[in-house]
Amino acid sequence: MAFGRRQYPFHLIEPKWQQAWEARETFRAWNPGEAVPADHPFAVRHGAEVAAVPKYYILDMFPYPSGAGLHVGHPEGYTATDILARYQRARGRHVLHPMGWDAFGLPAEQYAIQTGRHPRLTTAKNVANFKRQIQALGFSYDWSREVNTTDPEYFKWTQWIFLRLYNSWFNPASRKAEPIESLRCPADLRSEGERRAYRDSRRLAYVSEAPVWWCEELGTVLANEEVIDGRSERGNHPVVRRPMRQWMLRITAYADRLLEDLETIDWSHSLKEMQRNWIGRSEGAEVDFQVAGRAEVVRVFTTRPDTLFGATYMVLAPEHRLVDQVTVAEQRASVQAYQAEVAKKSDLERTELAKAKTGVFTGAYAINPVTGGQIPIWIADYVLLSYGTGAIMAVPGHDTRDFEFATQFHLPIVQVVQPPGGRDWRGFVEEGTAVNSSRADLSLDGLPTPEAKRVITAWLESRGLGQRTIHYKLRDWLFSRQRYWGEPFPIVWRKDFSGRAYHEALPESALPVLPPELEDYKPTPDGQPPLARAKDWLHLADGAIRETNTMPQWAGSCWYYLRYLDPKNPRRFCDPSAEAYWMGARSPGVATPGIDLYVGGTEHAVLHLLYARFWHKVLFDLGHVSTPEPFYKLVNQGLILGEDGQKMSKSLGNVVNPDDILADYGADAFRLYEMFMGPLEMTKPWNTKGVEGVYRFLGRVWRLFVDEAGETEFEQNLTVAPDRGAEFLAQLPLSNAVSDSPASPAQLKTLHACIQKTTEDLDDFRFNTAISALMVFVNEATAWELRPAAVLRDFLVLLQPFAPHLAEELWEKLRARAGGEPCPLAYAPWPRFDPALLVEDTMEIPVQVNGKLRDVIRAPAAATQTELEALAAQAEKARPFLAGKTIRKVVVVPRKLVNFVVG
RNA sequence: GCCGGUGUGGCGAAAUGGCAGACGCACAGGACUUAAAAUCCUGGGGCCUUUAAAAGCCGUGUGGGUUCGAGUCCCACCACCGGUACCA
Repeated sequence: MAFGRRQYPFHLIEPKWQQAWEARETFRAWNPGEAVPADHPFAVRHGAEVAAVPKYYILDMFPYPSGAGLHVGHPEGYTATDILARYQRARGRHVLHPMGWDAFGLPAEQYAIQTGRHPRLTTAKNVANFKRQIQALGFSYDWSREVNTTDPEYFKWTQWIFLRLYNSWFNPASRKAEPIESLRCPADLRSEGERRAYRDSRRLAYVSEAPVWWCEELGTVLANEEVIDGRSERGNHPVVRRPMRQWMLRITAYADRLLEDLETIDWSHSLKEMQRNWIGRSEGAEVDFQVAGRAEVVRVFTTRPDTLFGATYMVLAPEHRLVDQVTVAEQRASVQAYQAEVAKKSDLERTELAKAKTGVFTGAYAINPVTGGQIPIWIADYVLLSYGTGAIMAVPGHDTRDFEFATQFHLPIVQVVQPPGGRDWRGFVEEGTAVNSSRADLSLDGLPTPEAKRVITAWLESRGLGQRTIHYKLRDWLFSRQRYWGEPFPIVWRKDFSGRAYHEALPESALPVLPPELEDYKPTPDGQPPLARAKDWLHLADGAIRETNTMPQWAGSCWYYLRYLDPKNPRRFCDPSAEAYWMGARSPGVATPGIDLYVGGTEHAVLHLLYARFWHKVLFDLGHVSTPEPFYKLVNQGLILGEDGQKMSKSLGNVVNPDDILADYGADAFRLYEMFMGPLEMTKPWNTKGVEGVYRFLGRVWRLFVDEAGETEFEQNLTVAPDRGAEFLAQLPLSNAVSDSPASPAQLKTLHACIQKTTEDLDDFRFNTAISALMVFVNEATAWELRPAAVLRDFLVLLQPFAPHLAEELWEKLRARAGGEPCPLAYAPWPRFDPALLVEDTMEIPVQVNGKLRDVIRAPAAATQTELEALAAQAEKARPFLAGKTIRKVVVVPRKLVNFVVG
């Protein structure tokens, strides 16, 4: 070991209690209707009526069990939730605190391609390692509810939920998902094929041809988030865009509800803002511009229809379908050259900012529908085909990009908005007052921007020239991957009599659809996903062919928090009564529905957290869950940096391995340190010296109860065999200082100040200051010659959430001394603090002169303003500053301070 | 650029508008020890005067403001971190 003797025998205490908790199922949570054994501590405290106890569902983001093992960042959030789980248990709540594995994913599959080792085996090995590491930290998880997304009994229900999406459509009238049977096909669709195509085009899960990132080297497509600067995150290989037939989920139908319901949930401002930005709702109008002298009409989207009078030119995305039609002969060559140039650019180059704008004139003109003037039509790559209509009306007077472009190509710039306060109108993009915006039948002049928008939109609508429109940045969710290690789709393909392929859902009885066993996990030579290699699996007896794509890793994490509620149910994804109890619809004394607290990193801000909200809303619409949102309160833990203040990474060699810390200091010290570092949500650097500090604190707690037994015994505790640990611990005597004498007023004050501070801090998730309150208690109690057992007992209840192993061990010793049956500390009620004990007879009152501290006086707590002022005027050190001065004013705040204002 | 967050000792940090730096690390001195480790006790924001005690002045990123009183509230900036970006 890197240092001397152990502070206390944590190496014996921690395994002892971890084994005891597991053997006794101490942290098992019970569903309503389940029979709780009468001797289980839950039944001892609450009785057998589970449904009568208020629930507390506290959830961690379950980890992907990577081969690298646990990182110190994982236990940060897990420790915070465990402390709160234990705290709420002590407060009398029925706590659900589960853990599981998000185990589908690319690393195991890549490893399989290289070694031929089945991903299932790699995954099982990694899960076992993660579980060992997590269990060594003494978290109060109910392991009987463990889930694993790669378990067929689990992904059977992932596939089942996919079928719910597949078999539903979004009814814009009710703003809800409804069964596809309720969708009425238009009467003019005669053939069954037409009706099927109509239904398929409305499903929440549908097929489309979309460009995706394809990595030749890895032989697979990658999600956007797996591509960094045009290369694969794993292996740094080049990737290309390539259109492929894909399954999509219609998340855009829920854009408004996903946005609106953010108001109903308690998440950080910044996280909500990230989701808002990702959804990117913008309100505006679509306006039609007639191409001069031609039949074509160009439709644009604008958020500022009020500036229509200032539209002096128009820009199409280079790929816009009308470009070829409108371009005049003499401009054709330069337009095509520009298109070719843009096509060569990577997405990265094209979005590179701070570059001069480029573009080419098509030679065509459009007619501004309000001014009647002809405006030139340009193409430029600053207009994106993928947003809005792929075309804009350019208002260079009041749009930064249009202004830059117009300046560069000498296009006219006119003013149509008057800024407030005499600011320069050129490039003014905010709201103001409309000017120069009138014609015979329409006047916007003098109207504030919002009003002008309404008037012009109504005018356009009345003439059929445009309409109010809302656009979103959010795109439908690309839901298929060409991989092996993921959930197969419960879908088959058939051909109709005309030879056209169509898809069809497998019946529920066919679930789970298992992936086939393969020798080779690579895609087929002709680019088909690896599942296509399994010819037997691929073809059904009736001639149907299975879908060979698999679901993305996000699928399993979209609903795992629901499976925890009823993880072994073979008939349903979750029993409705369990769902109603734990999600709060039918739980007593619970104000918030849903999950009471969800803790995890920010990296999932717009992926997992958006996807899961979407699935939950679909399940809600279809009547499978009782709340519209899953995660009512969410906290992001901050990043833990290396000791050098840099992000931990293998290449920097600053990664801290939890196993090493546990071996040297034990789990309690590790937990305590992770919480003592600073506020949970803050980014903060690791410092192993800091672990030693909290470790010393735990040693002081130990010595509060157990005398230093001399060298011999401590030598022994280094060498005692682990299987004799409990025996060794049992014979260590309690200190003689632990007494039955009644607590003195000062001792009670110390205890109750600690109760008050830890309680208030835990209610607000301020773990670091709660721990410092525990330290203050121990610092004071160390000086006590007699330590009343009743005071120490309450202290252990406060310590238990943070350092459960040590607290349980000392609790057992105290109980044994009192001759009582040892009951687990984990279920001991949280102490109530008595404000009466904290009342002071006299208080220290600062005396200020002109706001500067000059003295501190001792005054009765009940002193009146007049009395305080009189006492303060006599304060020795303050008097010199008052001598010979006129006192203009005296500020007296009873119990706080006295301030003399002198001239 | 836009959005969000954060700036306090050598370090991690703490402070309902009311004694800035609780608690911890590191450091220094002392006790115990043959010695060390561990433990226990004591001291640590800076400047300045003094043998010392004590006092005084300055101090929460910068500049203003409100207030009897500002780390905390308001205005304008600066730096760093995270997210996002030609989204019309």
